Amino acid sequence: MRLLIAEDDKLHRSFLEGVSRDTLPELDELITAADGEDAIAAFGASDFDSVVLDLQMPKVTGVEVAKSIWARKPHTKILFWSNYTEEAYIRGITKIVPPEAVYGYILKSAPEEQLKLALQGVFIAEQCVIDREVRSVQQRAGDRLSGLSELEFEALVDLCLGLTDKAIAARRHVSLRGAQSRLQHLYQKLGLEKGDLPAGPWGPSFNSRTRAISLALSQGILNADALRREEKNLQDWLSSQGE
Amino acid sequence: MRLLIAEDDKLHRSFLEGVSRDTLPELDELITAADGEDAIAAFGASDFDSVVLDLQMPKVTGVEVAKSIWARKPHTKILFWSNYTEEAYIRGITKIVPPEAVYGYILKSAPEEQLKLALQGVFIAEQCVIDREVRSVQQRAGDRLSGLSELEFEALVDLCLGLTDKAIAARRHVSLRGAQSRLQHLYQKLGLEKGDLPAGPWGPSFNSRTRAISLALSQGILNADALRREEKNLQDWLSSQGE
DNA sequence: AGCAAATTTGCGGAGACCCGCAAACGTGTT
DNA sequence: AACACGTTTGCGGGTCTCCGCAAATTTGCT
Repeated sequence: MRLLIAEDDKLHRSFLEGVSRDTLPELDELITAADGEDAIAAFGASDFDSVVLDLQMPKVTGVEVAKSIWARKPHTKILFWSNYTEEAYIRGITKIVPPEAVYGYILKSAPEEQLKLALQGVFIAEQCVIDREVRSVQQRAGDRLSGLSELEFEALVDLCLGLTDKAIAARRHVSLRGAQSRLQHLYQKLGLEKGDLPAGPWGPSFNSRTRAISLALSQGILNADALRREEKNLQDWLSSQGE
Repeated sequence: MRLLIAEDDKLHRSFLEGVSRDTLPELDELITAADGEDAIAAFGASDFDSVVLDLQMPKVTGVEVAKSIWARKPHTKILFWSNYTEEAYIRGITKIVPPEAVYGYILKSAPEEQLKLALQGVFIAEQCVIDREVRSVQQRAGDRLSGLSELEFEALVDLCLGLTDKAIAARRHVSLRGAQSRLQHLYQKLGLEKGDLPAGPWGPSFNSRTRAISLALSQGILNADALRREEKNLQDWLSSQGE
């Protein structure tokens, strides 16, 4: 068994390394990487069947690392080890996990015992181990009523990137009104009712467009990291339009 | 010497505790807290002259803890120990540090040696120890040209909370046009030039209002935590208006 | 005091946005 | 086929936003 660990925080990395050595008797080799780029490079340089990924890393996100890994070897077992249950990450993961892959998702705040169980569960027993909290977010995202549909999520991303209605329409290949329609549905789902706030004598308190961003951020549906990532996609699209 | 350590991450907390014991020979007592609330409670319950604070903590931010501490005992020595150099935090700190206080700011990514020096520097030698990276952000924020003025920063906060121009005007006691003017200056400072992006044939790509938020987030001027905090202030103000 | 820079304000118009109403679709279910 | 549900689209009007121009005001510094 050959294990790759990618984690930027020094302490967490060495802690994880120690626990892995104690918990996985069949361990033949263990390599660590301090950021996403290194992780991808290391994975290409050697032959791993198991990987532990922190999600929040400099340069390249854990999600992107996973995508690159699974694209090359879909049967690689991956355990995600992260601080938060950001919906953006969870969405990203469930979208890229291949059907045959074994993976797990555990929080750093979990007790050491749970980490050990997850390591053994995913890498030895080959079962999917998903933290309870993460699971609940995952379900909520999949639920049509409380969660956002994929289309609405796209709209949210574009909105947060600062695009205009027209630009959203162009990017997603719908009419102007279509884009606006998606936005309206989004507003509703986020809990942005028109008469929600008792507008004072100085008019309505909230601008729907910006308030939506605020709500999405505070609800953890998006975060600054996810935005930076999407910004890249946007730039790619923009330059492809310029041709 | 009596030291209080506030840090939510288990590993970092025990690591910091160990280093402190090794580095500070005059240490009489050491108490740890796992979140902001606990930290404030602990500080009230005993008598500390030195505090180490993580900035990103559940419930109550390190900045708020510092505010509460300095409000009671302005001569308390505080060392901030954080992951990032978020401008929002740095702004918050420089705004609340009393003239007589000794404090330091060091990053978690710094080598252990630097942490030791910072501990000794702040708590024993009573000098201000500010990490080089942090210092540069601090200066940029204070600079009138590249940084945002206090007024523009306020506007940014209101903008990110989702307020309308009218609401911003009311909240900040200026005319509607005044609020808009602040926003325009803000747009400029953030690098949002009108012809910046070669608007495609489908019109201007960016909505200034939302694009400004996007830029502020990706530049780390604001973060989700800061927003959640400001949201509280906003709610207070809103309810005070209702009366 | 005196000057320069920053900030605020009014006016006004072009454009963007929000959204109710109503009519097509598409997909999957019964 | 008939039906429900989600999504898309056009239209139209009311509102909000953006911003150039110009003048009044405040602030900071010498």
